[in-house]
Amino acid sequence: MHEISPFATNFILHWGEMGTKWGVNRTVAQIHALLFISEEPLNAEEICTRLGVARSNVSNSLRELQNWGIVSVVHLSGDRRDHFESVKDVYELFRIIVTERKKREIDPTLRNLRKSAEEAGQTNDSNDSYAKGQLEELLKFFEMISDFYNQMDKMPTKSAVKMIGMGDKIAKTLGGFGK
Amino acid sequence: MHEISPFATNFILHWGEMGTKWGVNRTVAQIHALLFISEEPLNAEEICTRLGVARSNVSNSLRELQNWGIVSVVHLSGDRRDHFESVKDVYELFRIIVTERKKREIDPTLRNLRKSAEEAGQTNDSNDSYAKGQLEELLKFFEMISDFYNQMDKMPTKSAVKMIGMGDKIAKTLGGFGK
DNA sequence: CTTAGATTTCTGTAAATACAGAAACAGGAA
DNA sequence: TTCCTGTTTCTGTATTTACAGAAATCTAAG
Repeated sequence: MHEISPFATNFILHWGEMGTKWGVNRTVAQIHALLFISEEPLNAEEICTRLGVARSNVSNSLRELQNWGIVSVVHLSGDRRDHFESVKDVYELFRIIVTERKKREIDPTLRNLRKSAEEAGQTNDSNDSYAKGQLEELLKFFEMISDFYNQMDKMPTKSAVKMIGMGDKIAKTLGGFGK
Repeated sequence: MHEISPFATNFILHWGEMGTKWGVNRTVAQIHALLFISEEPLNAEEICTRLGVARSNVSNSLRELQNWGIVSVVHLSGDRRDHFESVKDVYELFRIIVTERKKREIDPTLRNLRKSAEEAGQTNDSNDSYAKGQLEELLKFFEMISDFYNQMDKMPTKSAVKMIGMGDKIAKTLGGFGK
């Protein structure tokens, strides 16, 4: 096992900072960064010493990463300890994260808006009509986004990448029709 | 001015909760929700009483919403007070939020990865090669995402919507080529 | 069954964030 | 100028979140 080189340290610290903006805590993001750039799986103790955080913190953070589905346990022959490794393919990683974020950040609102829409359908208080209209628009939008995510998820990675990479071409084609 | 109906209250509270998951604080999200479903612009005092939060909190939250670019000040004739209104079109709202989030959540990492890539290019320590490769992959990916966002931003809203709505069709077309 | 290694859960503290209320600061009208 | 109305900034407190270290639990080997 070798020391962490400066550029790796820089990356780990930066990823940790950004993690907080992405809704995961610093340690969780740092551990993920470390595993992502590490060729071999690491055990918890190694992660502790390399990042200088408490054992318990590492344990909890690893669990969270496993819940996200981007880190998994592996066992090395002749070693009782759990070792951890990250999903290494960037696209796969992205796909998992997007799906998970949809689950946490979109789906609850979708459910809530659907419920609201139902309830709003019952009463017919005219001075709420504007609010109702807005919520309907929002609901339609969230349905659309949700469908889009689901499509992306079904696509083979390569296609999804192609689609994203071809954003400009598609835009041009569609642009002809758009207002 | 009328009372807030139950479904509106429900929406405002829910939006506030979700806000925390989206990286904005509860009050900020609640105010935005209120303005979004309100037909007329509201002044700060009204927002206070409707949401039951402190005046200062409203003031700061409104500033944040203005920084995001999704709320703006308007003046009503014969009233000295500032009134606030939200962007009302859902798609426009989405576009602004996405652009802003890119600025905060993607661009810093893009810059950092570029810098790292440069520095990593200098040294040629062979036992870092794996880490370097991973960072290169990550950089390529972030560049791609960034380009995609930029394309979306240049597209007229209708085209962007169409593209998202047509996710499945495009997927099918591309699917033929994908692995 | 016991022991050593490994992991998780518990408990208290520190740090960050959100927030209310008060004070300070406009800027128009008289 | 001096009020008055409206807005922002400041200050302290409460809440939440992150985290270390200790205790408890688990597991496999002997």
